[in-house]
Amino acid sequence: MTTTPPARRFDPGRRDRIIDVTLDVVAAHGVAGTSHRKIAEAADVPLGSMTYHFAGMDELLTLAFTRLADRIADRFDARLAAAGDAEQAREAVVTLITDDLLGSPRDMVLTYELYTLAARDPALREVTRAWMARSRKALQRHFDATTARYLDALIEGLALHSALDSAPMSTNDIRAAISRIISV
Amino acid sequence: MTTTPPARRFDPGRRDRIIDVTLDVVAAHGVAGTSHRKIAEAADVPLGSMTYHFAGMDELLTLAFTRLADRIADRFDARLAAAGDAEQAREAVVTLITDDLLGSPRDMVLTYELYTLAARDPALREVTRAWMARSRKALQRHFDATTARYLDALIEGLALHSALDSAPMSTNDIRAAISRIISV
Amino acid sequence: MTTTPPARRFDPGRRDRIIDVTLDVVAAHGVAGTSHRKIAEAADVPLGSMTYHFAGMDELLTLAFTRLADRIADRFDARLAAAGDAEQAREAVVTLITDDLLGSPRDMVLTYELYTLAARDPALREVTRAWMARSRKALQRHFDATTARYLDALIEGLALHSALDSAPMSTNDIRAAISRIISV
Amino acid sequence: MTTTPPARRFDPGRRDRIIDVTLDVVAAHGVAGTSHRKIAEAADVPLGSMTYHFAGMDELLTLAFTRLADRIADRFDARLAAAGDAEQAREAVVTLITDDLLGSPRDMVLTYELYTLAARDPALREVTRAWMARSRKALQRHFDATTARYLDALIEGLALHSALDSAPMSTNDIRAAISRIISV
DNA sequence: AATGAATGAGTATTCATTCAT
DNA sequence: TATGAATGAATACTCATTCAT
Repeated sequence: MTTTPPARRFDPGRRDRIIDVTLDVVAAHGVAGTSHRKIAEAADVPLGSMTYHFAGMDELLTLAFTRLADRIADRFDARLAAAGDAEQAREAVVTLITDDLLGSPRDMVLTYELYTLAARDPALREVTRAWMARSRKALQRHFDATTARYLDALIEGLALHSALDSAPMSTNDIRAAISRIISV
Repeated sequence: MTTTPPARRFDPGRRDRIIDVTLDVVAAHGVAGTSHRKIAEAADVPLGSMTYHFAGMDELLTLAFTRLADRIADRFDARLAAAGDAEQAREAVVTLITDDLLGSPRDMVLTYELYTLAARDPALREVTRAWMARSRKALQRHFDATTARYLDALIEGLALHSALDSAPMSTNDIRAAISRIISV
Repeated sequence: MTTTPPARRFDPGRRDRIIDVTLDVVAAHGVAGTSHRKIAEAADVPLGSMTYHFAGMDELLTLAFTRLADRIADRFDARLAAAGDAEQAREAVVTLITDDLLGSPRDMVLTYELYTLAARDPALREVTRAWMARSRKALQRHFDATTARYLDALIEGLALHSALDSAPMSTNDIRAAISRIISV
Repeated sequence: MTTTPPARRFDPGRRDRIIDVTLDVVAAHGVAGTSHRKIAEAADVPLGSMTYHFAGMDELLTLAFTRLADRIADRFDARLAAAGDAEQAREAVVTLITDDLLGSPRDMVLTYELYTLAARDPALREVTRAWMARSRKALQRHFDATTARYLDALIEGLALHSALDSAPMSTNDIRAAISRIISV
């Protein structure tokens, strides 16, 4: 029998770590299966620490999904910022779907969890709204506002159908679909 | 002393009713907030009846979401079957998005709940897969297979972005986006 | 190591027992210190049984205090019913205070717990109201309505001051105070 | 990044303020619902300050209720000191009940919370004992010791029954009841 | 001298499932 | 065949108190 190590710990960044770990737990068990207990265990933090740092599960989920949205939007932005012309932009979008979105089942799952919450909770709908606004703004580096909006929707649909259908669409199909939307 | 009213023993269609009511409960509380108790109460059925009729929550959800997908796919199919030519078909798709999908927040919410489950559970991914196959087949009454697939994805994206963004897209925008995808 | 006895028990009257035991726990720890856990343990009942039988602590306390009030009112009633004339009635009241009220510290404590709750919660104020109505009705067997009301208040005050003051009033003092109120 | 406003370090009278605020919290939530956290928040004081200034909740409650009793007794005293003769004293007592006691539901609630604690805790019973001694002493300005004691009990009973019964007694009834007790 | 962060024990309540009837 | 009562595990959350700073 070993004695429990002295529980009191100097642990800066704990709050931050909890937020990150929350996404791991949601990715693994879904929002439906997420609990303070599971998060606390995964973050190696006492259970009481959870409600000390966060008002409740809602606040925690909002913080966590905000972080998810920011991270994905950053990458989205970076890809498009790196594109030099319209054709490179189109390729950036293709890569974005095939590599970034479809390439990370974890983010995919988390994204749908977020959408499900957002469909019900205005606080989380604000997260999706801000995210979509950033996406469109990034697309407007290369496309007009209308096209950006259509394209943003198409990207969403292509990713979703590739994820939940039997087989993902081919890169060529994705490129072709996108070409149809962005060609005047 | 009043006695409890005799629980109804003769209750044909109980199983069916439970399945329907399950969607109501999920719509109201989310999968995360759905429980045997809530469903039993909403269906006016004894709690013990739940595990008597269904192996568990998973089975029940699968049955319920299958029913949801069938119902929405039926409507989708009917709209496109009624279209006489390509232009009518395009309008059918527009109406489908603006009226059927965006017009029913309940179905919207349920759909995303389903997607979230499907992203994790193969049994439910089979439900979304079959649904998408039906959609594409319906679209193929009027469009070639490739276009049907692109269009199906676009429909999804347009509905989702209209639902989770700040404001829904205008009917004209939806029509314009669709036109881009279906025009050769 | 002995194994836990098979938990499932045939236990009719369990609901009743819980209500009774609740008063014991309140008497011992105060409403402030009363919890489902303590009651469950005292009643030898699993914790889950508490919220199975009662909607919440409020319902349980209301049931328990209703029972307390009924029991004390019964005794009150019996004492006065047994009195043959006005003088016997006066003596009955004296005995009631010295023996019944002051003689049972447990009931005294419980009574004040009830008053404290009733001062805040209308549901429990209804309990005190009904109790007081019964007391006055019992007194009206021997005294006019006005006297009954004054006397009822005096009884309360004498009991309370005897309980919370340094020393209880003497029986003679109690008799003398009562005599002043009931003498025309 | 906004920084938390600097907690006020210079805060004379903090201890005093905490004691006063404690009564507010007890009035609002009952002793059962009172916690260091709620008091600290209401007093705008860091939580750690609570156990720094006071040994525990018991000490804090004793201090707070002592203050309550003193305040009510002061008013009681003042009313009777202002009365010039026996008749004015009687009227003072009537006013005391109708205006001071029944006129302040907050004090009423707090008084019963105190009684409930006093019924169990000797430290708080000393508070009620001293309070009652002061009341009787004030009454003895105008009435003999025996009458003062009876009258004190009657006042208590009249206030309590007016508060917890369906309707408060009329001023005339209160005056009549008092007259019976003080008339030789 | 004072406090913000921390924690383990405790709170009410909900739950899926079991099983005697 | 069907169910109401039951229960232990789990849930989110609150709490008084401790203590490094």
